[in-house]
Amino acid sequence: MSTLAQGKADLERASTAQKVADMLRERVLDGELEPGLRLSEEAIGGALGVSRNTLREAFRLLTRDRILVHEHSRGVFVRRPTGDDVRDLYAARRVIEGGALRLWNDVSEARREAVRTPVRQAAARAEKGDFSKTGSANIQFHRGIVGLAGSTRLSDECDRLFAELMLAFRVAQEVEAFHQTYLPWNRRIVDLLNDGAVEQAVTQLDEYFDAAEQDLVGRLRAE
Amino acid sequence: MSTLAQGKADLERASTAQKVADMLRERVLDGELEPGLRLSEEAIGGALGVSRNTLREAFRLLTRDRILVHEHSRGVFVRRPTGDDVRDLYAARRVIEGGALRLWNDVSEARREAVRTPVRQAAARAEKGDFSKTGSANIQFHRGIVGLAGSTRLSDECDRLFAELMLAFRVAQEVEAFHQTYLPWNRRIVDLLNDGAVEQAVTQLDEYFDAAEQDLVGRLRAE
DNA sequence: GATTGTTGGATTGTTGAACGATTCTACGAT
DNA sequence: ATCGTAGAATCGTTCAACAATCCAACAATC
Repeated sequence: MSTLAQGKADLERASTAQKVADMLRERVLDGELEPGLRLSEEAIGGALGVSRNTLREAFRLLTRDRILVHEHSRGVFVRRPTGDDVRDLYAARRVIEGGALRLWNDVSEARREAVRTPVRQAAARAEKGDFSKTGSANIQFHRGIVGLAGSTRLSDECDRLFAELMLAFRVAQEVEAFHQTYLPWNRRIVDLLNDGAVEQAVTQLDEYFDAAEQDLVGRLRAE
Repeated sequence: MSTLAQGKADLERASTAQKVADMLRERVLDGELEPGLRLSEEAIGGALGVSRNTLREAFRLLTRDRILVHEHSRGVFVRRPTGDDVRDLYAARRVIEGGALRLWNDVSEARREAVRTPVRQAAARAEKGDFSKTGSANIQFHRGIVGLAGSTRLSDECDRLFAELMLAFRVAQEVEAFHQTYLPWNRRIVDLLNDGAVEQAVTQLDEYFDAAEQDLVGRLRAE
């Protein structure tokens, strides 16, 4: 059954524009294509061997995900989040993740596990001095929180918010070190949740957001 | 200053694809183009006098807004929300609007007014027996609630959620009557907020969502 | 010297046509 | 009645072309 669903998903993923978009997204989030960079239709299209029209379709897809920004008659650029963008992002996260976290006692155990697991794994790795995946673990933790809501639309939107934040980290030159700082916070939140202190967990989360936002905005201002 | 910003906004809206998308969006939300309808590239492009490539770009914009759905090699269709879609939508709204409402005491008076005004106006019109704009008033009320968060990204996402719900109403053949039923609820929520009973207002909002979701899902099931 | 035209080159916006790939429809075979 | 197949319709993608727009460099003016 699972193999059938997988096969169907593969079949549906055929579009060239989609594949081009996926590749570009990876390049951007890896940092190969820096925020602010302009993506020339001719250059990229030539390098990837796709026509301008198809490439423009890929650009649209990434614009939807807020990874690229489109300026009329000027082209598309890798998004370069400003301080105001970061404030907007955290305002959204505060509402969404705070609201989702308050559902803790009403959701299935599986969904709660999706919150605990990333923190547990990151903690285990950190004990061994391995901080390589703390970044994605931190994101997985917050994805888990959003997942408590049980809405694919909400989770998808948050993926976009997270991607945008990754770009902000990059501008602030704080990709990995950033998440590392806030691992203890995640641990504390999980502990509070396990103790049934949901409102306290929400408060901790809010403080985390305050600190993270202030830190990030400060570094962006210095740029 | 405001006129300059306005002028800039006008200038930036030049794209043909954007204009086509705006026209189509209006047609869909007005009900001229029914949910489930397939939009032929050739037919629409011919009628509007734009090329297929440009039209496809417009389709992409509307797909981003969840007004259209794209099926590979089959074309684009006006979205036809299912019961599962409606559940997903309300799960998202519960988290977002509930989370935003809890900010009531921390936001500017202007933002609180944006919540009160639509209810006041709708109530005034209802007294005169005028129910013509209760639909948009209801949406304005909920837009105001989301606006409490102060995040344009969150507000934009909710506009997409609302547009999708409008399509669900249309499938359920409940465009205007629907909102009418829930006007008293909005009133009660505003009263509670004015009394400082924020948590009770959130509870009321949750009950509103429960009732609305159940009603809508029930009608969709009957289809 | 700084600001304001002007010009030419580069890039994007849009169109039209073309062809392979996919889906849909209708017809006929079993 | 079910299944398979041929043909029509439509989409996916590419290419080429031209108009519209932007940009950088240079000239003109104060």
